[in-house]
Amino acid sequence: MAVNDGLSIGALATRTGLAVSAIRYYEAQGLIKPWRNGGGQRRFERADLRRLSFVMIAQQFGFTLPQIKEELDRLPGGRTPNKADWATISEGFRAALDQRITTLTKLRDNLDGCIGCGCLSLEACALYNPTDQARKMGQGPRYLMGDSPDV
Amino acid sequence: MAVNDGLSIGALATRTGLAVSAIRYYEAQGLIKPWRNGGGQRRFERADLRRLSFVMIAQQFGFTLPQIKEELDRLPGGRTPNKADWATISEGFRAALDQRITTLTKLRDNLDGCIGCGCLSLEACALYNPTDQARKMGQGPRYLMGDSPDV
DNA sequence: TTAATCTCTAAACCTAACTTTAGGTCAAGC
DNA sequence: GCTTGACCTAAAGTTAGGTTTAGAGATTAA
Repeated sequence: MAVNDGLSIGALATRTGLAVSAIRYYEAQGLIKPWRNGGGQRRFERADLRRLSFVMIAQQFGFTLPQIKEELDRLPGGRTPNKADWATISEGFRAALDQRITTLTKLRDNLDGCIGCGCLSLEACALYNPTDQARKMGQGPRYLMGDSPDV
Repeated sequence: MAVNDGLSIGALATRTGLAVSAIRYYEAQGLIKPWRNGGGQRRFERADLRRLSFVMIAQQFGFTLPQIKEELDRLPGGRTPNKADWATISEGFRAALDQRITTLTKLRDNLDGCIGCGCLSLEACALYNPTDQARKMGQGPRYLMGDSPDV
């Protein structure tokens, strides 16, 4: 086997700790683009190890696969991404993380007020409709604790 | 209609902003236990408004329905829960939130170091296997950025 | 060269948290 | 008394992020 034949899917799985099926799934989602050898088997570049690790870290941060793909698509096309490229897209994490921490902290502070009064109730309760991106959009208005219009 | 006939599922949906189907689903999961009227239709107590709002808030905090049920099951059985009862189970939120904020903050601090070096790479990278409960357990070891055993 | 591995595709299956659909019943207003 | 809208159940469908299975072909080590 020549030096630069690339990595098999199994090798990639071993190196990343991902299941082979997961790697195929990521390819189907457009996160990685292996080429095929003469026998039709996938062959990967070493840079794909980094792409996959990026995927795994981003998932821990709560990003969805489409979001992660969007980030990865910003990597340079013609060449192997270098450290500076990775550093650049990592900074996107920073902003997202900051936002989540801020949101949760606000939520906690609100909760502290609520525990004091024990109400968890709309008029007085800041837990109403917190600006949390975690819940998916498009579900319509929600009135918490049933205190609107009356209880 | 007599004064204490209870609320219909539609009324509950309007008050909470939940879909009727969601409320039925929550009943199926044991989160609420309406009684039935003569015609077999569900009738709810006003306290169920609070239960449902609790469910919605807890979900924003990232709790699963079984976890939420566990909390709700700790409410007093024989009487309508009062403010003190709600305050007690709300305190469980506080601990969970604190934990999540701590985890995310750690993650962010690690990321800050990583952005500096641009590596996102295992040996030096604290992003490896952070103690984040968000990812479900039992998926085996994962080696991030493919830097182990070599790249 | 042959057996043991690895890999291939397509399709079905999985969980959580619901929604939608189908077919039928109940309640309320005129 | 009838019509309309709310409600009922059971089962199937939905999304994300995969895993599992089945049957067939490719690679590799001895």
